[in-house]
Amino acid sequence: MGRSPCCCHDAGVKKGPWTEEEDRALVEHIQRRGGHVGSWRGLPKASGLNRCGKSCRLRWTNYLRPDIKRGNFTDDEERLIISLHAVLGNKWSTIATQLDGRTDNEIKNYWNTHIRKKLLRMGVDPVTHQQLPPDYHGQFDAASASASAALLPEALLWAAAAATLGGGLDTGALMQAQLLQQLLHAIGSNNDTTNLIANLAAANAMLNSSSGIVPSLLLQDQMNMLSTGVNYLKPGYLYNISSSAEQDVVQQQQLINTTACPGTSSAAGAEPAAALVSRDVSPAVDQKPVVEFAGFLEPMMEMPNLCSLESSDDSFWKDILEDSYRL
DNA sequence: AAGACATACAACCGCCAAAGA
DNA sequence: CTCTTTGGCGGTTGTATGTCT
Repeated sequence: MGRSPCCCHDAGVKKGPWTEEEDRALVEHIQRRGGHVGSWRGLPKASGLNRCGKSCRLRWTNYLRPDIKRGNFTDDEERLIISLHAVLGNKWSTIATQLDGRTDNEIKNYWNTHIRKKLLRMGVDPVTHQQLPPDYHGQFDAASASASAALLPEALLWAAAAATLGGGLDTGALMQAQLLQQLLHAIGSNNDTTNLIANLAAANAMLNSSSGIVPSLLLQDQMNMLSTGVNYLKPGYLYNISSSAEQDVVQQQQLINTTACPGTSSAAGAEPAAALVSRDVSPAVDQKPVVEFAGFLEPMMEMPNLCSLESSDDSFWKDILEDSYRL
């Protein structure tokens, strides 16, 4: 039982950076075969390369493939990566299918070297996409912390819960919040790659079209506080992640500091201001982790799989959508 | 100028699942 | 069914380059 040792372990097989000659040999070999590799394992021998077949495949797919786009990631690409990562996790290959010309390796590297650090600076856990605890002692930038909660889908749920509890239990509103949670849950737990993307698109479209799900439940000043969060699942959301938007966050933070903590130094006011935002969003209850809201909603009602959203014979989701439009 | 440290990215490693014998 | 082979994936490492002191 088991696997045969990979050829990479063979003595004499070259490792390390590829030379131009090796690149040329690999490209010419694949081009001679009309772009079809056949067996990667047999490729090194056939092409005269003293490399492991696995190494050849990686070199081709991550670097030599003609349709690879080089250069810096755009803001749009960055936003897309973050939003896809929020629902897919570290499914880099799946994420890569949504970015033309980008490889999973490139996206993974970009995440680890750029986006991950940026999220940490903003007080967002890059793994869970949830707000880090206020006493987090990592690379946490308190000045951006107040906006981080509003960046997240969970923040929408929390806002919906707060509004619901504040205005009395409303089964319709609760169901909408539950639906929102179900959407996120279904997207996150669905193992089918193709449907995952479809589900994400469906969720985006749904939230984009039905601006009433959460916003209609909130007071205007709460809406202002949550405006960035409302954008989270909309096309073109996550503007706060880009560098220009980070400035907006800082400006917003400064406004909060000056209005909520007059006479307070910016250094001393940073943390309390962050707490103030949370309190404004959830006036009915003290700060509680979002997970408690998730528990409050459960057990969830049985709902059909989101993948059926586009099927013409399934009216369930259409009805839900229409209801949500009316709210 | 030089060493230390940080950053970016290519490449490697080990595991897993699918497919075929 | 079991076993083997293979490709693919995600995590990690190695190295070149840039920046700081």
